[in-house]
Amino acid sequence: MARLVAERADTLPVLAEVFREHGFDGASLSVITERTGLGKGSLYHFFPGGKEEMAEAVLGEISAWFEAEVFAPLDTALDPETGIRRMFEAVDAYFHSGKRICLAGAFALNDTRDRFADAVCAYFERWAASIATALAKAGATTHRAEALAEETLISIQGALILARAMNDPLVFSRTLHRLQTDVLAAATSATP
Amino acid sequence: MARLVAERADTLPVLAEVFREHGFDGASLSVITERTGLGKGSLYHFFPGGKEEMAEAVLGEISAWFEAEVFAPLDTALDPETGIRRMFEAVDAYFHSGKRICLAGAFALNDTRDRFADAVCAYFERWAASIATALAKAGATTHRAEALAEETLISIQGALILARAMNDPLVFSRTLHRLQTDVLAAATSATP
DNA sequence: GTCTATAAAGCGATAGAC
DNA sequence: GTCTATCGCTTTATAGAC
Repeated sequence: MARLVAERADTLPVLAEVFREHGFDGASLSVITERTGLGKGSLYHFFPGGKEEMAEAVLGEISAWFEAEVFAPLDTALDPETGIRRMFEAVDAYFHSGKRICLAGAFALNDTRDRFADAVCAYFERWAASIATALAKAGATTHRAEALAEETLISIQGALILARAMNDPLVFSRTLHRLQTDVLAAATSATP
Repeated sequence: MARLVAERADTLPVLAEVFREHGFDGASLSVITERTGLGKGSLYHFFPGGKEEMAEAVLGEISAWFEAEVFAPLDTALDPETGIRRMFEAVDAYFHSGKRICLAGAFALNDTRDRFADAVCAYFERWAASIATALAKAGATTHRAEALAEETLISIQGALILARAMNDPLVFSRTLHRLQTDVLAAATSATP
């Protein structure tokens, strides 16, 4: 059987999933060694700072993914509508249509936030700013663009919670659909 | 100095806060003994099932509070508008205007949910049903009432996440304000 | 790089004195 | 009821062989 983990970067998706499932405190090194297939020796070789450095690296990886797949397209798409459609597609795929949670959101809810406050805050601020940029480009007022961007992120995060709480991923799917309709309506109706 | 904790029921608000701050896994017995001022002997006397029973009791206490202060008024208020206004007042007070999180929502996000799935699911289902009941009583269609109830809970949960992530409780306050306007509009415009 | 062995501390839980 | 002492286990982290 082929090796699953060959280098540090290969561990990050696995670590991300472990932190998602168990939270920062619940993600013990024994779970991490089991899931990555790496011994503690290798883990501490890759992440001398231990669990905290692992989570930091995971958050960085997530930010980089969203930057490339969501934020940059929103900022640079020739027409905002394309960027917005692409965002909702990427978000649906990323959160596995409601079966996967947002790590930054989960970390935010308890004292784990304090360890990673900068990364968590930057993630949401960047996301909100890129949605607002696209809406403003479509002709919305700054105030309206920022408000709708915030409402969109709130609904995405809330839908992820409710989908898991009620064990019904459809809560997420229909929320995303509604949001896309609303945001696109704001983007097109505001077009000069 | 007066004793803070005299009986089992007195520990529940303290335990709730500890679980909110640290999550279930992060809430160690040493933190719990420190915050309640009770030794392990007393804690295990009150909660023979240990931490799991403590969290179960806390979730029960929270459900009872919402039942009395939010759900029942929504169900029984003579006019739905009164119940809805009362809900938003109670919710704003309960979550300390965005400085406090929802324990059921936080538990839902990782594998802690599996331990308390029934309580977490029942909490949100009951809440959604009572909002939908009030809206239906005001003349909204069942479909519209249920959709708006779900959207309201989603936005409340999402706003709690974003408020903490961006360290800005105003995110929660303005979301609650917007939701109240929307829900009241739906309740009054639908009135026969 | 990767492993095993081990250290030192903390964990949840129990026992028993008072 | 409440405490302290203690059990057995797990935790994070390190050391050192390979």
